Amino acid sequence: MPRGDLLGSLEYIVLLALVRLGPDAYGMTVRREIETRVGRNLSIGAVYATLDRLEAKGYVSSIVGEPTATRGGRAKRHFRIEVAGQRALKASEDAIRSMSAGLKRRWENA
Amino acid sequence: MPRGDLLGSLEYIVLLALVRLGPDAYGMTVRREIETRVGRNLSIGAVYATLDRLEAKGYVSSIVGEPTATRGGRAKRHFRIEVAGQRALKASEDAIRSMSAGLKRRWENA
DNA sequence: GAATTGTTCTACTCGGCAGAACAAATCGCG
DNA sequence: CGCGATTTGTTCTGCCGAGTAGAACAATTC
Repeated sequence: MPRGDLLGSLEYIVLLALVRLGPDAYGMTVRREIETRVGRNLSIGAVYATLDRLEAKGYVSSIVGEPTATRGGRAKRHFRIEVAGQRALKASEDAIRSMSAGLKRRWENA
Repeated sequence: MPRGDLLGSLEYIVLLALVRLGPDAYGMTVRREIETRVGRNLSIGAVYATLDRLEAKGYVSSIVGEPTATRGGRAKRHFRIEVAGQRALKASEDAIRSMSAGLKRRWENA
């Protein structure tokens, strides 16, 4: 087990997507959200793998909903960020913030 | 080769440490900087592994300097962030920013 | 049965981690 | 004043978890 335990980069992005999507968060929408926002096209397998890992850590939870009455509208597995996940998210944010604090100066002229 | 190619989480932190340390950046100082700033104790192996990977990608470069006349002051391997590395850093920053833009609201009450 | 929306499975590579081993310099004691 | 002890620094070994792509599978409506 790692010591500091920060989030992986995809884990981080996925958690943010969950916050952003709220109740509409499930595999496909998470993927779409990231692709359109970040401009990064990732495989659906990567998304679910990450989601599963986050769930195993207790950072997110999932429940399967009811099928919808639209063509192909099968039951979705909805994901929600848990308290532990929010803590992890903040921890990673803080780590980044503390490393980049007061760097603008050195940063611009290069 | 991955499509979007964002940085790993440690890669990100290490690059920031390089910017922060400037000419004083080498294995031991990078480690110390991260440990004190982020409060995460990581092994020296992890640091060098990351640094080597970043160098292989052309994101950083390294040169070995002269030994110093202090006890145990053997030659250091200095690391410097390259232009490609700065681009990668900005790209990751942007990815995070675009995902977290306008999230404060939803964020606080949970 | 065809098309559509969504999830799971398979197989692989790369990133992250710890700690020991190794290397090169100075210090200190006889 | 020489050679082992100490200090600073890097490389090596081995492992496990994260990330990736794409095919397979499932369930629903047209």
